[in-house]
Amino acid sequence: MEKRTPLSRERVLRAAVALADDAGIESLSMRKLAQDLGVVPMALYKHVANKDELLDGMVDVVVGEIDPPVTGTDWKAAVRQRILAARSALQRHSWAAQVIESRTTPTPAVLAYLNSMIGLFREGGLSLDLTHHVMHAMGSRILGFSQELFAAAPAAEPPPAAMAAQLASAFPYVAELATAAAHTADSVVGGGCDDQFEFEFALDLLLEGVERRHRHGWISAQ
Amino acid sequence: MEKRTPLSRERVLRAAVALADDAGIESLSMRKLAQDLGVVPMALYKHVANKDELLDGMVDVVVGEIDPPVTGTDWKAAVRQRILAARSALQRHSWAAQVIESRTTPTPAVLAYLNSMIGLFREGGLSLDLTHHVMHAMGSRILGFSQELFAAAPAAEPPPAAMAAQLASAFPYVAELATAAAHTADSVVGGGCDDQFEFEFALDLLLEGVERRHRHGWISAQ
DNA sequence: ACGGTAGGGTGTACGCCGTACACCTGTCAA
DNA sequence: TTGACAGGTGTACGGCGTACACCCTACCGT
Repeated sequence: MEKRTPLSRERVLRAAVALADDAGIESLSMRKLAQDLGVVPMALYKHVANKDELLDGMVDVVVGEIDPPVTGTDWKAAVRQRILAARSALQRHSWAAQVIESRTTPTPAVLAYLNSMIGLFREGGLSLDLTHHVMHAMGSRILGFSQELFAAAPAAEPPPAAMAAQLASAFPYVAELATAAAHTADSVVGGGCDDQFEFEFALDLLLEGVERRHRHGWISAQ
Repeated sequence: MEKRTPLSRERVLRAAVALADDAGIESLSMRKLAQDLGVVPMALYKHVANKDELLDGMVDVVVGEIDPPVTGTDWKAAVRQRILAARSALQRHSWAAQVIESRTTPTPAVLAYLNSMIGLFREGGLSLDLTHHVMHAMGSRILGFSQELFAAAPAAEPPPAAMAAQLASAFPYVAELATAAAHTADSVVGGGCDDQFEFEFALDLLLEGVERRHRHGWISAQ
């Protein structure tokens, strides 16, 4: 009987991330996690206070994977690049966006990230006022994800033809848009949109508006 | 012993909405709901298939409260107004945004809403292409809520002064922004931002960008 | 008048969850 | 040697969603 390497907060968090990565966040429970670590459930509580703190720790792991900001460019390019870096970190952990949304208080690691993001705007010369509202306007996009309406199951199979026709006549605009999107996608069947394109489209829309306001010396009417 | 009015899907949904409204979504359970209705938990399952379907139904109730679109204005004003109508419906039910985010498939009522929103853009003359990307870009803002990063507990009391100073030096930009926001708010203590202002700021940023692209005949490079 | 059927409320039970609390055991400092 | 303490264990509690068998009542065609 070999002796296991002892638990540690570090090991617990990494195991939790791994479990969520390949079994999905919905099947991450203290009991399953303990089992993965070859340990009894209550052992975890010597390293994390409770499940909420575990989730906070997992977010910190993901945020820690975000590449640092680039230097030597204008603020807009720097912000754009950092946000895309965050996005790519989040995409390595499909559960992350959902978990981040569920947290109510930022951890220090997240605060540090936000701090550096605010810094990019401020050092780019944006007013405190404008920076403030921009941070709100970007919302979760700052962390690299957009809250799509109905993220839709990954492989939402199309409804049977009969019902599809009925839906199309009830919601003609939706149908028009959906079929157009399906045609331009790589495969006609995988009625998919190009997530990356949509994300950058929205991001650029926002950054462009911010830049215009900045150039025009925008001041909130508050 | 008087006889109760019998259950119905309608009555179940309304009771669920009422319960979530004043006890919070986290304390909405099939058991509590049944208790409110003076009935045994399993009775509910004769009217809703399971808890997910219950939540879908609750979303439909909220969506049903959104005022219809105004007519006789340009698309931008119509969209703006409808979105603000959605926002005011959502605000009457503080749990709604969170629940909507958690759904994976739109209900017919939501599809109808999205359909009419797409219609506003299309009838305003926007191309199918642009409309598509715009719908993505607006994301959940179309339904009247923005996913703020860390919605923060309603009354997040400030940290003790000692720690506040430490935080401020570790995250100077966050601190600068937070104190400025606290000062301009109605009350200095309630470190609040004007949610409505932030929402409209972001909404206008987006709509303005959309209008510019529309006027310039923007076509996706896809 | 009567048996059958079906809709809707009931009771019990299962397997999951997070975690409180008492306990044990090995390590190391004094 | 002792004793404190960090860390793993076992048991148990109260919650959850919901499967399944049951029963009661109202209504139907005969």
